[in-house]
Amino acid sequence: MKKTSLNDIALHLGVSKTLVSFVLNGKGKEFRISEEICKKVLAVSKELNYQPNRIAQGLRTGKTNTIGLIIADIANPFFGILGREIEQEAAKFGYRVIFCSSDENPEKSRQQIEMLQQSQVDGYIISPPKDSEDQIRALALGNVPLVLIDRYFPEIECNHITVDNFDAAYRATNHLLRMGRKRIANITVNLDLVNMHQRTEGYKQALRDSGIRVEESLIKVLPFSHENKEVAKAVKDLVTKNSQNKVDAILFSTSKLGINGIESISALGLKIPDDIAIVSFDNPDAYKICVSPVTVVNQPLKEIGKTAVQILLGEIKHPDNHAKIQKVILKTDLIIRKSCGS
Amino acid sequence: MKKTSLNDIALHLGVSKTLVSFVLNGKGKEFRISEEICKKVLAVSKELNYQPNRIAQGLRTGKTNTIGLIIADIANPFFGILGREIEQEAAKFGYRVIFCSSDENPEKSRQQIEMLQQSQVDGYIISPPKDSEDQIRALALGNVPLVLIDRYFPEIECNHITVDNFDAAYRATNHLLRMGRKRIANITVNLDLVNMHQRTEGYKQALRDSGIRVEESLIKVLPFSHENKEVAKAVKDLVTKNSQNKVDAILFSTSKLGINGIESISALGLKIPDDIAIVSFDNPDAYKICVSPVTVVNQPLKEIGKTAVQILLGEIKHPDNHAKIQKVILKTDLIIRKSCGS
DNA sequence: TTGAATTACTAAATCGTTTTAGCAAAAATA
DNA sequence: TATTTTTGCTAAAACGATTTAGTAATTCAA
Repeated sequence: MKKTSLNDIALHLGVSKTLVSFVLNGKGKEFRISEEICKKVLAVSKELNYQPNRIAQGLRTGKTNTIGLIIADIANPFFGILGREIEQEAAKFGYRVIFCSSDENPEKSRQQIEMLQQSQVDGYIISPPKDSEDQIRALALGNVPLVLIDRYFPEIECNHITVDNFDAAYRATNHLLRMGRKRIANITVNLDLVNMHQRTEGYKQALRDSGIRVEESLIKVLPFSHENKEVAKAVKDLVTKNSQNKVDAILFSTSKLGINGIESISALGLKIPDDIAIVSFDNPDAYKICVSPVTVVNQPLKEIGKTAVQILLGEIKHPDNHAKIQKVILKTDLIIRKSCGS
Repeated sequence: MKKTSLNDIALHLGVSKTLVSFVLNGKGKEFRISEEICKKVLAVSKELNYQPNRIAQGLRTGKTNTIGLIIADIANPFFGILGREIEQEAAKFGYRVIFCSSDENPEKSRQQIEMLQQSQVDGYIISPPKDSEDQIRALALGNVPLVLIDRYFPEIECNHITVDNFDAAYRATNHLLRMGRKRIANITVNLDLVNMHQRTEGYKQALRDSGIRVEESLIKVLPFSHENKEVAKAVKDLVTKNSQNKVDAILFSTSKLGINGIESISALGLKIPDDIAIVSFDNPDAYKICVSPVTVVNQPLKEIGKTAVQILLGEIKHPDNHAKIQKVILKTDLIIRKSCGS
């Protein structure tokens, strides 16, 4: 029950495996293999159910037709949708994807990059965790194509696809202001990542442009591995009546924060949008069916994934493009629902 | 800038690559390589940043340390969480995972299985779509380990991990009955899959055991690729006042159905649980923050994933176990929230 | 009719490992 | 001292493909 190899077909027909290889790679014409033999090879290869050994091919050609993907957590629908799109677009061109969840942990991502290197992947799509600059720099200097998604490191010259986070947060905050909110908080994570940083900067700028002073105490920065409790604590500080930080609106920088936040707000017996208005980044199902459906900054996840694969494959196929770095910044859209009042 | 190979290290030290291979595989003792040389090899391998070429290893040893995963859709949090667990457990033992989303499409899954075969994966974890019996049977007869998850085909002898869907649906339905509901509907998909079939059977049995006649018109079976509209239509038929199918509770067999269902119910201006009670399979975030948090059948996703990997790796390491088929059926738990009244 | 060109193929090297078989020198034994 | 055993290592085959360089047989041109 061993798998059939090129050689098996060759022996079966009394020809060389060179010939078989030529024919099966569609190079029969090019190498002047007779029609007759071509047909026989094809027939026998079908008869013996020949499946090329991609590992052997990979060793010989140096191309594995595999790309390595590192994201924070495939269980998070944000990355799930992104991963799905990447898998799908890659499959279109005959590429497989090895998925890795880094949990925003640079040590894990280091190990994963090493593993992917050893696996001889043809390219990387990475959403790099904080403190992984060195790994990314090293990769970017190598000669294997690399595309960063969702975030990047400003000081590293490297392809990346992101959204205009500043603009998105600016518009989201502005929306809250237009809806009459005066005191707006921002709950966020990990300010060391550019994307999060830009969100908070956009929020601040919107306030300033409306002549509102930015109060640092209204910006709650939670550790990445935040528990429900921590969000609850932050929310509590921002919404309780006699807190001096009492606000009338919150901008959540991620949906994980937002979902936990809504839970906390409900638990405190407060109503959205009457007691507090909210806007959140990302657009999970949860926001469509909760008490008041949430106004969100929707990211073009499919486009991010698709573009990342296209740029990556472009570079894989034309390594000479390697010098041309592509920095793509996509637009988000603000989906207005009921969580900011009307 | 070429990668360093075993041979590079060998040349660098003036020894054979055989020796280098022995040392780096920790077989220095076994093959009586002198301490001194061992140290040098290790040092040079570190100095040249040697990374083993897993492709070459794979070709030589026939083991790629890679497992192939086929699920319906990685963007669906149900499979996202499952996939995450599988990735994590596999990584613990040095295995990589190639992810494939089949969209419940047997033609896609066929292609994906073929791709994974060519990639020489060491084992498969598959959530097989309907009409993929032949593919699965063929795989099961081969000598590459295989574990099915979430569903299986009763007529195919093969490892599988599922939950007790019959029991889960039975208990969920019973809960609705205990909460005083008299007329209970079931909205489901794809009855051809055992898991879905068992859910509906559990639902029916619970009704019968309570002396309630099963009405086929209250069981709505939607196509897999159901749109929001179709769910809306089913819901509408079940909840509108003068419909002869008017019910006071619905059991949703998947969370995708449930989420769409809740949206439809809200759109009709009805209140959960006052106008209609609901229970759903699966436990997405959405159910925690919606108008009335939803009572759910929670599946032990982490355990399913972990067990699947353990059984698979067990078989990979001890191919003699191949004959011993493992059928694991895990328990679900019913998480009671507010959607059934109190 | 000879030399060149074309046709239809094949041998062998190669990719980077692992692993079997074996070899020379030193040490131990008789 | 001669033989055996042990020590410390290496050569070479193998995995399954691709690809370069070539070759024998035929056809063509002059």
